[in-house]
Amino acid sequence: MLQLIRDGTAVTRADLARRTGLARSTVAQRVDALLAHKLVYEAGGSESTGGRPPTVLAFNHEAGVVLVADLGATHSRLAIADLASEPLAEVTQDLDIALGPEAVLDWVQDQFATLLRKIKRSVADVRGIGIGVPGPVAFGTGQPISPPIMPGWDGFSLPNWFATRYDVPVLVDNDVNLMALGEHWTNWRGIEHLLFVKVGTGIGSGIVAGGHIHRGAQGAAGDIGHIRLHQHEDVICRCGNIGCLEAVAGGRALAIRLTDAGIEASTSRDVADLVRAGNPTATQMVREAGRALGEVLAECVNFLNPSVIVIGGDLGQVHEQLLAGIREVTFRRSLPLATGELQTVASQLGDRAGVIGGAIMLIEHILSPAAIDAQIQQAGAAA
Amino acid sequence: MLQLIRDGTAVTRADLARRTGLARSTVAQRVDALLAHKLVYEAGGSESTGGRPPTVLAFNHEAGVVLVADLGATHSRLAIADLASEPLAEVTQDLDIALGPEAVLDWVQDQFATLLRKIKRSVADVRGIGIGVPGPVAFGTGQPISPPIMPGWDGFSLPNWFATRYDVPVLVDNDVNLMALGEHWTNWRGIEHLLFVKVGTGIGSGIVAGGHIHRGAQGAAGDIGHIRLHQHEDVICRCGNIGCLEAVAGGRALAIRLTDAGIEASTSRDVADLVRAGNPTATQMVREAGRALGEVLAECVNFLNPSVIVIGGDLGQVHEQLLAGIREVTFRRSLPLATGELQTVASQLGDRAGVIGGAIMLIEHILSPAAIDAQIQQAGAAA
DNA sequence: CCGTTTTGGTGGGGTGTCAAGCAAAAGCCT
DNA sequence: AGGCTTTTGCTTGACACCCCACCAAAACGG
Repeated sequence: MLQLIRDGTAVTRADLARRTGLARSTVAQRVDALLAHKLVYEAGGSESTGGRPPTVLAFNHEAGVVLVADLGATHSRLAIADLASEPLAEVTQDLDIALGPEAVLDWVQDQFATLLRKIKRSVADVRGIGIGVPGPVAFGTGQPISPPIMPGWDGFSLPNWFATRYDVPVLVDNDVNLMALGEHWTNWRGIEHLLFVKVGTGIGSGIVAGGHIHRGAQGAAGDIGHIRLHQHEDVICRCGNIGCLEAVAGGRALAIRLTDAGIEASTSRDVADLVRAGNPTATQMVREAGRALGEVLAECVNFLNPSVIVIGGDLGQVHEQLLAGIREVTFRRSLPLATGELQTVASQLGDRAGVIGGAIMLIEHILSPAAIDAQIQQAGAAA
Repeated sequence: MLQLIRDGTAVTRADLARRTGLARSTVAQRVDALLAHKLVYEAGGSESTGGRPPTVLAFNHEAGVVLVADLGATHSRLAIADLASEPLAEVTQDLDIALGPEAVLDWVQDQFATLLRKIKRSVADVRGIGIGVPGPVAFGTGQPISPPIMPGWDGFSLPNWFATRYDVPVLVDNDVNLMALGEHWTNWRGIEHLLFVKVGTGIGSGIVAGGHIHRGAQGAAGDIGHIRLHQHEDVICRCGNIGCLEAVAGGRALAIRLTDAGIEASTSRDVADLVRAGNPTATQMVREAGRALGEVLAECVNFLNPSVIVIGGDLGQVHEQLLAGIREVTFRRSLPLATGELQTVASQLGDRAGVIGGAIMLIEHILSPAAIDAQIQQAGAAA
């Protein structure tokens, strides 16, 4: 209940009373409960303003840790984060998700244990597990649904798999949704509507509408990679259609075209590296990809009317070129009203957006007012 | 609080206790408060199931009325509805919204008074006013924002205008949003994500995401009329761009093309009439418009992943032809996952969707738990 | 006609919140 | 330095709300 106040911007007991409108005595009682649960601690007094100096309360971000895995198509990143979503330990590795759930999750579980030892925390400190996967997910049950690039994962229940190893909540979501959540929570908290676009090997987007992730009916929302572009009827996409955005502006497509032009590149990161190194062909190509992306985003802006567009993913890291192309086309093709207040920016979390978003998803779940109430109830009943 | 239970599916005091999990005594107390406020009434007993027969409670939809105006570009519809959003009296008239707010609202106010007399209700029975306008609206303040087809309305505060005449809440929204709300609440209550598409003179859409209307940052969400189509580079839209959906598949565009072909038609309703009369050229044209619309909707489906698409507006009334074209293209261009459970249907409320949606918007506002609490508090304080 | 069942209504007990008052810890003034 | 003021933290009694238990009423069934 008072949890959010403590997370964010306040404060001391008296401040809490003023902000919430509750009586000071009530606040004191609630704070005591949180102190007893070690969710907050007293961080010493601060300077007085003429009277008794207040006791500053601080959220105890060391009260537990969350395990997060951002599983990509060919590359994965694991992290342990504290309750402030600050990564305490990380590991990344090339890993083909097509190996199937058992093989991948065995490795994940192994690495989690290693990371826990590294930061000298025990399994008892783990408060939850968050997994991001590169495909649609039924969020309620934590099962991937018909993911095109994850053979063997369809309908596999990740919470069930982890249930035998940890007794904590397990949340699974699409990786782009997690990135969107991470950026939104970290840098755009007050913004209601945000669109996060990941430009990596493929292209996908995560939608924040009304302050919450919009997942759609089948968890397939945000799939903009296969929207058809104009004047690209010659490009055939792996989905079978022609002129798809992903087949024109995706990292894989760019790498192939660079290779055709005699420049070695096989992944989206290679393309990004070439741009960073100043390769003119790659730079030109990324800028052109930005224009293609801009055409699609213009439609999304008209449709969704967000306040902010955040560009991330491997190619989002080379933001100058991509953003220039996007802004150029978006402003030309969208309605003035929708673009008037629109900001188009690069991801600030970079390649850690996924794991940070995963941590946030879990922390928000664990520290929701309802969950806190349940914890306190439970402890009270036990005593 | 128990309000929704009464609105929807329950019932009797004992049922309420079972459904809410509250004690029977608590339920009785709350019901008494609602009875005192005449928001519910006892509708006599029903048959017993072996014991004392229960007293059936019913929502008193005659406890007040709401005034609703669905202002179109050239045509307006006013209605008075009871608290079940059932229209009690209606009037429609051709009215150019470009006459400006004072002229239009004077007429609206005049008609409201006439309708009230007609159903023998007084101003004291009015619980709220809902207005739908054909353009973006800042919902919080009830002001149209830069509406392209409403000269003189930009920033005009409708709540302020009505405040001198009625002392009730005044809510203003985009007309398509109201239609979407009406269809959602009436026929698709349990559905979380719905897309309503109005095909009339122009083309617009209303988004229901997570059960609520998504208005976007500037109230401009759902504007799909100016998304660019493929292979229509020859068409110039009034917005200045080329190949806009509205310029290809909108009612005005079809009317112009029919006229060019020697068939008299000036409005979208003329086109719909021709189709209903079996005119082959018009039928063919509407079906082709459906295909164009399908191209755009395929992208929207991929992006938003709704469960239902509802087609309304003047041309939505001739649904067979339009739907056939839409379904044909949507299923071809969207991802299988997103279309697997997707239903595409015609509006069931027809041209009354706007006023019914407006009534629902108001009723939901007036009968929200918070509002009910406030009413009871207020009455308690007065006594 | 009496027990059973289901419902509606009433009173006692418990929990949580509010309001008021008191103690503590500073700053400020003389 | 000492008293006053201010601000904060904490305790106590009162009130409101909700639950539990009991009782009355109204039907059905044997």
